[in-house]
Amino acid sequence: MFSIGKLAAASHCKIPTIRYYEDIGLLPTPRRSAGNQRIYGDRDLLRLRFIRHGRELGFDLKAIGQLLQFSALDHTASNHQHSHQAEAIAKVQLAATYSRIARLQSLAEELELMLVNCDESNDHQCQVLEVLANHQLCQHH
Amino acid sequence: MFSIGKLAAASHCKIPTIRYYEDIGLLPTPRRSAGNQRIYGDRDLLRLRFIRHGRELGFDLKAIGQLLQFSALDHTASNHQHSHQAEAIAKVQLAATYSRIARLQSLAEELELMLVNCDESNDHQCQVLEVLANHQLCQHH
DNA sequence: CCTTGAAGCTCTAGTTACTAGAGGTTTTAT
DNA sequence: ATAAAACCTCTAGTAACTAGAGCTTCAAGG
Repeated sequence: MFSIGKLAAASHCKIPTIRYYEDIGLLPTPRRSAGNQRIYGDRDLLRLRFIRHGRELGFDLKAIGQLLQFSALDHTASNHQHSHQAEAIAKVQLAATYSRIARLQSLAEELELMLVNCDESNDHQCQVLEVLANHQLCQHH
Repeated sequence: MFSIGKLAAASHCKIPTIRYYEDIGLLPTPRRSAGNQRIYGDRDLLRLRFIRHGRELGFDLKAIGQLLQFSALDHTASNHQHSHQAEAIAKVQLAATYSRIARLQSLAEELELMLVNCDESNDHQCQVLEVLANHQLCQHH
């Protein structure tokens, strides 16, 4: 039995975020006390931890909703087909993660180049600004 | 002399985005034709290219606004102090980029681990779901 | 010149995943 | 009983766009 504050503490998720997840249907609507306060169970905590963990791993809420449908937390028996679908979602996420890494690495190299040139050209116009102002000086594309 | 559509094509920036940048003050308010259509000059194109380039490099709009103030595009003479400030902004951005890369790499490893286990445990409960449901199985923190 | 379609206009609101605050009620601890 | 903490709903904001409605202007072709 948890109040929303207790659930928040146990799951490292903020109270308004928990309400948001309920609003968008990611968490089920909980029972209420006589004073209209939400009452959560252990299953809610497990489900919320699943969600937060998925967010930490970069899955968007839609994907997490799908994964939840495949999991035992959504009253659906997990079977072989669902396992493959969850795996597919994770693979998409992994590919997207690598793509982001590559992009960021390219950007880091560009920024490094910009800053190295800054150090070497103390007596000249700022290279950071030069490079931003002139796309030809940029090597990433 | 550019119409907004011409400016958009020349800068690879969408028309509504150009209007958005004007709304938030990142681009100056342009002259208008007798028919109330925006008329842009070469300087506007240079400025917009600067902005887009900064966005590509991951600078947020606030930082870009600051960089623009230091640049010749904002009618301010660039001087030594401004060069240092631009460099400082770029350094912050670089550090943030490396931090994001590290984070994404850690996440990628976790996803890889999840998926490897999936392949090896075809006859068992899906590891993707297992790991998401049980935080203890997760090695990143 | 006229017509039509393309391009432009402002305004409102949506996207994603939260987050903040106002103004109120309930619970808890002293 | 009282005061503070915790809870409630609702509205709106954050960042950086993006979409669409309903209108006007422009340009090209007949």
